[in-house]
Amino acid sequence: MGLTKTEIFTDQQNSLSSLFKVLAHPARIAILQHIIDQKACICNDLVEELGLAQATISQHLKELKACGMIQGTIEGKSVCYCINEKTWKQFQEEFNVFFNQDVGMNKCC
Amino acid sequence: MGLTKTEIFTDQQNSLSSLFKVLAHPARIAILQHIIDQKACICNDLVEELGLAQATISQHLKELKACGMIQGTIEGKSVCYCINEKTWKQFQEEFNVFFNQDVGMNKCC
DNA sequence: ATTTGTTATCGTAATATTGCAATAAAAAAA
DNA sequence: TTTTTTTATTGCAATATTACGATAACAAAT
Repeated sequence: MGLTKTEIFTDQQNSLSSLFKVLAHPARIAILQHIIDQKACICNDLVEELGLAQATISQHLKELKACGMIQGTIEGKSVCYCINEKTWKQFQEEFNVFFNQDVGMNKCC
Repeated sequence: MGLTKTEIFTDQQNSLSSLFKVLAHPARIAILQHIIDQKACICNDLVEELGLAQATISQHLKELKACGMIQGTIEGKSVCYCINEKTWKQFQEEFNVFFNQDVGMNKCC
């Protein structure tokens, strides 16, 4: 086993949990915060800033890029990464919908 | 390797990513949604509803309980689970702080 | 006291994730 | 062209997560 049974869940449940998974690692949170603070950054900045190997940072960037949370543009020999505002706000909305569900009036507890 | 280097990140980054991790599985999203819809539920309801083994459901419930997102009270031979409103709103606030960061004015892209 | 119904825990197998060294790729500089 | 700088990819090794059968634990009912 060890295989998540995605087929028994709704698309909404699968996609929402995938979004959460992208943010479920401190390095990716740190990368996002650094990009937000500096308004942009290149891979090597993060390697120095975070103290993880270049290959590791590159992998995390790839995941963040894959879900659309960041985007990169080639600038000479380096790649400038920044937040994709549109996707960011879209995700924010999805999380809000989830958290704004009415959780009051429990039958127990 | 395969060991996340939590020591190189801030407490805030580690705790935020842990929160996201709890929600990073479709079964746990489905469990929360069912509890919210029904205002409460017992483990066996979820076993039937979701089609996962009882041991699996019990494990997911344990994780949701460990982070404080749900709470359970013993009712006869079963346990009634419900949302912990206080923790729920606390988490909502943490996510909001994260997402409400100003992501505009990129230097590239 | 025994059975029944419900949940938790243990052990284990399978899959996923993380981290990094090595190396490839690609563009600017020399 | 060769070197330098920067990023991406590949190929492991280690750890974490997921799922579930078996079984324990516990309370209510018989």
